Amino acid sequence: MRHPFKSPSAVLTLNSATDDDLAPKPAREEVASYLTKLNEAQREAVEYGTQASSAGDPAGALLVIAGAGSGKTNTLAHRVAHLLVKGADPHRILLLTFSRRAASEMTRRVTRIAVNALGNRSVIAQGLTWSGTFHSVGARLLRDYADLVGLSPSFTINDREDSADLMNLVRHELGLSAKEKRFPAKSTCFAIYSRVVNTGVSLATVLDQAFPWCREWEDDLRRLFAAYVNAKQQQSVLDYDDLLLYWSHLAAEPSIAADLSSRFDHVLVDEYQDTNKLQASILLSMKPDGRGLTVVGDDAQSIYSFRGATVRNILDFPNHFNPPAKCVTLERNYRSTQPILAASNAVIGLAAERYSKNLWTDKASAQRPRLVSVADEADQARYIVEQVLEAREGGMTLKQQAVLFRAAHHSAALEIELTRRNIPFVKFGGLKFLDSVHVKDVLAVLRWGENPRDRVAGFRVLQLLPGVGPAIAGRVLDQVAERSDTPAALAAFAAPLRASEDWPALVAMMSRVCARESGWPAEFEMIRRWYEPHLERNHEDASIRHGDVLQMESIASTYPTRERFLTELTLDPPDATSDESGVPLIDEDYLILSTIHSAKGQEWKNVFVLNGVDGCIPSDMGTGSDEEIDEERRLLYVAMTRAKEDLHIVTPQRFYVHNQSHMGDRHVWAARTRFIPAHLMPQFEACAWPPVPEPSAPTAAGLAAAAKAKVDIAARLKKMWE
DNA sequence: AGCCTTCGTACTGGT
DNA sequence: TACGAAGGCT
Repeated sequence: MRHPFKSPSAVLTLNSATDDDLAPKPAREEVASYLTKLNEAQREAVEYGTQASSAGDPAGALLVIAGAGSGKTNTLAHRVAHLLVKGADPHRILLLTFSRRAASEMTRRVTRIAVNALGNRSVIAQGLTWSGTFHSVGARLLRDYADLVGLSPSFTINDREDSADLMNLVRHELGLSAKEKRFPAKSTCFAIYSRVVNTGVSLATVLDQAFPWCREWEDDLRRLFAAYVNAKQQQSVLDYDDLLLYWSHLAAEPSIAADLSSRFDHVLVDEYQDTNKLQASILLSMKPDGRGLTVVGDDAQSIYSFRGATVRNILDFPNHFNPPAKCVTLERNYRSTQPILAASNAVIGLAAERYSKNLWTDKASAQRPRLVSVADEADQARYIVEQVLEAREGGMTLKQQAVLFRAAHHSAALEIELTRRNIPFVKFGGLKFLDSVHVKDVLAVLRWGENPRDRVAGFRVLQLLPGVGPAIAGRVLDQVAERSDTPAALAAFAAPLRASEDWPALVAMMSRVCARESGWPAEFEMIRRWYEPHLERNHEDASIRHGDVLQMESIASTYPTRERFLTELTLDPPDATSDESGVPLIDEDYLILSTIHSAKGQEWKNVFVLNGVDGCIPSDMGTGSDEEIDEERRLLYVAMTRAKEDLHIVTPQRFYVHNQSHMGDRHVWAARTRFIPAHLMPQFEACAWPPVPEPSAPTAAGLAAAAKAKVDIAARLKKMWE
């Protein structure tokens, strides 16, 4: 199914083709060169609605069901580029992707394709200005419309921790902390609140379905949430959910909705299977008739229901419109070999819900995915190290290999082994840079300067001083709230004796921050110098933490303003963690470690899946209902379909569990994941590692194995000095 | 009132 | 394990 490669003249043909409304679809020979590499279905998705009508009159909604490895991003990038070629205005295209990383990848590809086609960089020189996550786009739109809805345009955004802290403050104020029976933890309260907002389901139902142990607190929780919303409004802070919630209310308000939706001719959404009801409602209010709306996704890869995502969004999408949305399905996989794909299809085939497609590929291979049985997690780590090094010796870089796991802590043993063997790695997912206290401290100073009403930020900053605890901090904040001039209020406060020495420096620093005296990013350095002595005093490992603050300072210098830095860092924090070993330089080779969730959209030649056992995949947290189990199954499917050439699913027979709710620490004997039952075994090559030695007297094979072992040791001794 | 120690409990995934 | 709440000492 190869298309002839086209000469540059085809581009000219394309430009005049728009006049030819009545002409049949251009014959293959006349197709623009950038379209010839696409297969039939991809091209249909790219060209849909761009032939007949003019640019200002977009066609009805389009749904692209794109299987794993079917060229989804490429197709979406081509569609955007094609719209530009057809005359669409890049500033009037809204491109919603899952992460900012995906957004910049998309922008890069669109630019390349469009420049190729148009041969003229200037048209898209300023690029796609409206491209990002729902949350980041929501934040930008809200700053534009803030005045109209009584919101301060300098609102700050709380991340999950900040939101939980605020929930905690409110909880204390309501006296909910002093109950005989313990009230749910702050993070649990926030999780409940967030789920109600994102799913649009009643509190009672959410409690029944997801938090049954909090059922008895329903009335108190409702009071708490009301007070929490009130506190946010008084302080001009928004949490993640508010970015969507305010946006959806803006879009539902007729006087604003018209203006809002007329800003964009085309709205394109990637990873639509991972959007929630609130996000779907935003899209429907922005484009009620579906014209100009394109969504792309894969129902078999829906893995974010814990965040309120619902696979119904993608399944029900076509029938929201009249006539129903056009559907295009991409079933050809360009990523994996046939045996990997066959095994993945078999795994997903056991799901209760039928999926709308079956992937195929013509990449043949004799190597089935390996299902490797090892004794325990230590052997699992050794097996992976051995295999990774072997592949590298065969010419595969570390970066072309990845280790995937269900939960961030599953890689602990492996990380130790990698460090011991001096193999550089970068880990994605799990604990973020922003979760460390010192980073949050510095950010709190910036946030408090940006928005003096932000109590969580002020609370945190004040308690950095020795001698200041919650009570004094609260009193200071009350005084600050009464005055419009924060530095004056701070200066006027009679500081307690123990804090008197540090008080003037705080006042001076905050005055400069509030007055924007230093300018950006010089302000960051000024704050860092103020913070350094407190860091020294409060932390044993101050020097490591100091390194993080310096790293943050260099990140800060790449943002034009304090507000942009704060907003974008909150909405899209750097995802790799730095530990004591330090982050490898960008041009170095390193192995990828990633949670399966963070591996979305990625691919590697060689993929290892850790802990392919029940209790890990599926996680024993996620076995409550059939829907949860199916989501865990899709998770394994996502992990498997990341592999291009080799796939290893490792199953330790025994592993260590930390503090399960009732039984404490213990070793457990694990069974192979239920998602690969016996009748799927023919899809895999089952093996044990290390290979079992011959038990009886030397045989020819045994001697051969022994000879091989000798060679192995020699090789390992040499390897010590590499 | 702050600060330190001890004790109990929760625990996945990420914008 | 690791974080938060509660209690006792300064």
